[in-house]
Amino acid sequence: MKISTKGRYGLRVMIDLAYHNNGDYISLKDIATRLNITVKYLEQIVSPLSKAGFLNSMRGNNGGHKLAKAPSEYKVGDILRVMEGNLSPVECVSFGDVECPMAESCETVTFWKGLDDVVNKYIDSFTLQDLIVTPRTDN
Amino acid sequence: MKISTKGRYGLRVMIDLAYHNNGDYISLKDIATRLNITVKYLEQIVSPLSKAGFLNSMRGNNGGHKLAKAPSEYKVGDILRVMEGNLSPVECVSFGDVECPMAESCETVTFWKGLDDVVNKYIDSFTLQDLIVTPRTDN
DNA sequence: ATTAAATACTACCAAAATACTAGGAATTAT
DNA sequence: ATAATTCCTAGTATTTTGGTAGTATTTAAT
Repeated sequence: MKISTKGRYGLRVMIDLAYHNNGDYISLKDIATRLNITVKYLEQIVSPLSKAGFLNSMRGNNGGHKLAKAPSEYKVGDILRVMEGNLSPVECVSFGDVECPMAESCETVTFWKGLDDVVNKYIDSFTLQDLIVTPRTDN
Repeated sequence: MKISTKGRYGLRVMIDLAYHNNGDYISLKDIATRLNITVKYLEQIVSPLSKAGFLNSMRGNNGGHKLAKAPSEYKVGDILRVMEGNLSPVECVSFGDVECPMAESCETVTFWKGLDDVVNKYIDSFTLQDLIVTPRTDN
């Protein structure tokens, strides 16, 4: 039941971009310095966020990334699902996948489905904006 | 955010024992047949449950395992926590561990803590009894 | 006592997932 | 041109997961 480092960093990157959300493109180099990870690793974290349309990205000199929408428009759940793939606690709960052949006689599937629901409901109840209103000491 | 097979099987074993909760000791051999896994692997699943005091176990001929309490006395959360170790979505949330050095300035820790809370609240809202009231086709 | 049936313990192992590292191509402003 | 940047793909070391296996120990039945 762990969130991977990709999920955690993905969220932190989005938070960082929300903090520095003036119209400019923010380079991975800057983010990397602030979050203390390498640019190369950051590239991999940013890639799915960019492909999901969450970021506007610009190559070349003075290029970088910026949020495609206002921080309040991003549900944290959307970000985590992009980074983690599927958050369902067990495979048989995943939507769109084939249903577990034992589902009929399986006592636990309803339970797991409910867990999936509370998790998604919780993470969807926060927006990026909610995470940056807290007073901070640095950055 | 996945529950491991150990967690899933652990829960299924407990459900199986709840179904066959006549005073007798149930052998792993029987459970293994019903759940379609090997006795050897079952041993490893049962071990932490037994050590946690959830089962009364008996060695030797006619030995086996049985629930130590009534099914309604087991919170599903207790079982999952024994099997999965710690269910907190990120390390810095774990109780008893050292706190993350960035906790002060970290916007996400409150969010993760909240996620941990809703997960634990949900899984603690079910007892083993709740999972076996569903009508079943087999066993 | 012997034996058969069971759990208990410990070690090992292979495959998959995770967390990175690395190289180079493409793009863009200056 | 050049420097700075993203984009794309591949590789790799480590950790975690999902088991297998061997042996010792315990117990009931004969």
